[in-house]
Amino acid sequence: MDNLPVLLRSYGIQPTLQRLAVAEGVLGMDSHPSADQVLARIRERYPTISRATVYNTLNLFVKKRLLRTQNLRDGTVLFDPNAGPHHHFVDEETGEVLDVAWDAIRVAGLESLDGLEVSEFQVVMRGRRRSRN
Amino acid sequence: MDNLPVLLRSYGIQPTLQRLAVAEGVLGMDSHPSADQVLARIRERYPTISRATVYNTLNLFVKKRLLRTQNLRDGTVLFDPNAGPHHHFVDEETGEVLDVAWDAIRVAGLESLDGLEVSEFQVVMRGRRRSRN
DNA sequence: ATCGCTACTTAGACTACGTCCAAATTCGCT
DNA sequence: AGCGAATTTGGACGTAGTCTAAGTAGCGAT
Repeated sequence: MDNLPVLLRSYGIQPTLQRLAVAEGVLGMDSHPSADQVLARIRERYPTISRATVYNTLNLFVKKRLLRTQNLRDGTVLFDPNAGPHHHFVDEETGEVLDVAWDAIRVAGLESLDGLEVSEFQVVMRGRRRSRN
Repeated sequence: MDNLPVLLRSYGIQPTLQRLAVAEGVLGMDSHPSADQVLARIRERYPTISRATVYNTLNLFVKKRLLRTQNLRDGTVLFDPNAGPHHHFVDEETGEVLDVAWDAIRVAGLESLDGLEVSEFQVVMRGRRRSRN
């Protein structure tokens, strides 16, 4: 987290000032921002960065597998800084997205699907956050 | 399938000419069309129907639970005529969406999630269609 | 150091998807 | 027929995202 240039290089990404700003922004955000949320966050610190650059950079990060995209909100893509496999819970009231640990859920039966070769999967849940008591 | 007006009424939807056209279009389509795909389909038969009407009607159908929406494609909502619970498989090459029978997959562990009350869930898979042999 | 090539960034135009609005039409009811 | 409510409509609008063409910066070789 502290040495971003090294992190980027380890993913095959040439570190530039703008890319470091995007990395700093997206990795430090609470879980699952949209591109424009990332843009807004970054412009607090770097008000001159262009929208195209942020979009380009986020897409680059996805191609290089530093981020993943998730379709968990109507009509917009969310970026997921959590690279490893995990599931997702969507709060029905707020739309907020939470990670669910991979090992918390067991899924069986994927091998025996007729003509389908599954390369990845996740469980997508919707519901409400229970009030703690 | 043959008596659409009755079907719509049973979902609390006042049948109009336009709504019947939309129902006919969306229910007869191969699985998971986007709104604009539905619009294009319907205009083959009813070239004068307005885009706003198709969008309004699809949203009405969702509110009345005749259809569901699915976030399975980047940046656009897909409509799912299959009302019952099922899982989804997305072809990584084409983006095509296939239903997977609910009973084909077993999921365990949802009850014991810390602060989360799951009201619905599905497994979303990505991969390739295996060539039949 | 400077030349030249490639990579990166940028503003703004453009497209796609979806909603909103105000006017026109149709529907259901008396 | 006549009235109020529901529905439909075209077009304006908003938002998410891509594309383009030009400018800028980085880097290696001389």
